Amino acid sequence: MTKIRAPSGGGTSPSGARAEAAEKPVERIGRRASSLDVARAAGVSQSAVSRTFAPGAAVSEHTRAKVKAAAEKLGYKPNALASSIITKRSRIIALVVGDIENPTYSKIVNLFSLHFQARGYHVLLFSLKSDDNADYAIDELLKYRVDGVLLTAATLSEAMAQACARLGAPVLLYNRYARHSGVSAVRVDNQSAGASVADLFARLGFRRIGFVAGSGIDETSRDREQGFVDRLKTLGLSLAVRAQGDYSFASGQAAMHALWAGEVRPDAIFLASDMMAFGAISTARIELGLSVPGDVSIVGFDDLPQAVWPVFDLTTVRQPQVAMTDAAAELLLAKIASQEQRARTILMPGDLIVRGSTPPIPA
Amino acid sequence: MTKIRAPSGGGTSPSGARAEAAEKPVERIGRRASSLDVARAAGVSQSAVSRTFAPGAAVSEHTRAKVKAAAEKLGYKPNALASSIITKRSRIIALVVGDIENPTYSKIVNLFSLHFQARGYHVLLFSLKSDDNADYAIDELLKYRVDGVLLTAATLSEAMAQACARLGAPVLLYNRYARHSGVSAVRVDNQSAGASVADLFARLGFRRIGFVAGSGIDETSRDREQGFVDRLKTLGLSLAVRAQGDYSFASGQAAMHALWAGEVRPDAIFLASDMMAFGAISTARIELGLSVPGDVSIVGFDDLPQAVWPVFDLTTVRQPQVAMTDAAAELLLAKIASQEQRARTILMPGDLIVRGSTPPIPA
DNA sequence: GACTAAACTGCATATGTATGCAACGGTAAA
DNA sequence: TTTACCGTTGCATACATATGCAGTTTAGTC
Repeated sequence: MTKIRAPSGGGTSPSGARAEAAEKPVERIGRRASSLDVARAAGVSQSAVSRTFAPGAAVSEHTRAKVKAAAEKLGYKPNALASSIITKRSRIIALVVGDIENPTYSKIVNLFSLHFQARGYHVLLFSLKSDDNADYAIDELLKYRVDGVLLTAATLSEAMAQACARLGAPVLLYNRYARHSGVSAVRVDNQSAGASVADLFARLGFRRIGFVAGSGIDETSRDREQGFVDRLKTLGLSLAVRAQGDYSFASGQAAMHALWAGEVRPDAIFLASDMMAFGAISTARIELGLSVPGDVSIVGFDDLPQAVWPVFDLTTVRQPQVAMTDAAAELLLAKIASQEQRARTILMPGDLIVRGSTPPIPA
Repeated sequence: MTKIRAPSGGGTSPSGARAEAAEKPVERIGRRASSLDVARAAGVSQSAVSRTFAPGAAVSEHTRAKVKAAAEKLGYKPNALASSIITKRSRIIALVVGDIENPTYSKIVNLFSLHFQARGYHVLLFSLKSDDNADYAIDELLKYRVDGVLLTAATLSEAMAQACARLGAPVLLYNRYARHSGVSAVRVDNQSAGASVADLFARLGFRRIGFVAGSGIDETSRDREQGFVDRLKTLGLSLAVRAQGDYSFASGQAAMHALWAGEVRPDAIFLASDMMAFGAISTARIELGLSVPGDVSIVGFDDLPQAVWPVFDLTTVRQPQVAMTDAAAELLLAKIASQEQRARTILMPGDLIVRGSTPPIPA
């Protein structure tokens, strides 16, 4: 790989960045207008202003119009922070994300964000570095009096789960296991999904079956494997080879190399993530010169957008993201509304999407 | 594509979701402890509590210890919302994102989020549906008294730019053009980057050169094209063919088909995004049976993680994301700290990353 | 026109925290 | 011992809004 620095215009300022001409400054208001300012301007009480902007409050059309006009002129927007103090509702949801660069999670962030916005809530984002645990974020978000907490791809310590429950912030785990009291969860049914891949392999007549785990520790990969292996056993089959990855493309490449170098070369491999499956297909075709699915069949998990790319055309298990995020958001909002504290776990079924990285299913 | 529903355990609840057993409820505190509660418990004044949690305030070690102990016992966390009202600093940054599912932007979101967290700020996320403009989000975020606004991949109306400036919320545009007064911007130098691709093509001796635009309207694609075409002209070359895409994989596929079906078949194509370049390579290799770079060279823009995948091995222009987001975040924080209203635009140079989708550079 | 009910309005107070100010105590200097 | 000073502390108030309550206006009915 060669790296060439692109020519950059002037290059006088530090780090090669170039600053363009400044523009004329804009006059600034000394202080943001308050409801009292608007009240005075409109010749009404502060209460009237408050009620004008509170949905469903008792104000006449006449005063409402006066208030709106004055507010418009002063550039007044209700202060959501001040209002939150009194109502004890911030309409803020904390979204704690482990690895937003993972396409699966960035999609989730988007879906949650849109869903909550549509319901009048806003998302306060907490990104964790991969090796962090969530405790610091939890501590921080509690200061902002968030109405609810969505944890995805992060581990929650028992202490913090208790803290949230005690302090009244409902917590929902997304695709994580709720091991703590008072914490609900929504996740895909990894075991059943794993089993459905076993069914597919059986139907296609594979005998030397491989699995590549995504992580040695998390339950997600473990459940996919367990559902897969258990169903294989039920069908009179067994796992011939196994490798350990870390959900990444590179680890999929490495796993493919390792499995192909082993004594038993698999005729079908189930990998715990699409990313790893992409790596495996890439290595199989380009580096090992194999045909997929001619020499080896590949199945992934997630159904990332890239799965439909002709270079992969990957058979995979689709997580019903929209349904799952909708269910999670609504469950959280329901807990917020009802102060319901009972913990629930909702399992959503995955869909097996059969594409060209496995042979056609015999009729 | 066949779609098979995975078997899902019981399936008694609606939509096939399964709910697991409920757990024991956790006892809830009636009310979150306030600084006054802590003060009473510690036998000090409310001021002392406030000062204990304010960095750099005058409190003796003795009272600080008493307060900390009481706070711990009551589960007290300072209310950041209440504090924001007084200090007029919410320590919240609004991040307005157009399309977070686009990997470029999800990376940006992560980088901003981490950067601001490290500086004691938090990110309030506003996702826009692709066809929205940012006005609704701006209106909403002003209610939360955010300290600053980061707009990425969204258009800002003149009215809202004025509103933000008047109301004192510094606005920064990321990879967008600041056409409004009082609004700063950080973006990659698209023109110079386009020129560097022209340089590369000239050095490699290409004669039938193509360009695929990402959008008919936005300046990003237009600048890349202009810098590219202008430099070609300087080098005695010219654009032979051109197609119009929309930054997506599918539009890259379509563009490749269109260009190859045309009268002049290009020997090198520069596409305004990696996504389109992936589509073009995919179509060239798999559908048209071409060799890349043997029959046609492909260059993209962004340097997405997938660019290094062996199936693509894409020559592309890297946006210095980390440097750009760092610069943007610091510029915004500086504006917040100084109340500086002068608008600046910072251009960052892109790096041409030469990989295997173009032939080796002759020595 | 009188009466009743409903709709509306403003007053007063509450929310949880920051901070200027004055008071207090102790130490060091004179 | 007096004075000055600094480090602490608490009081009182401010921040911007929501809301119960009582008073006032309006509409509705006879």
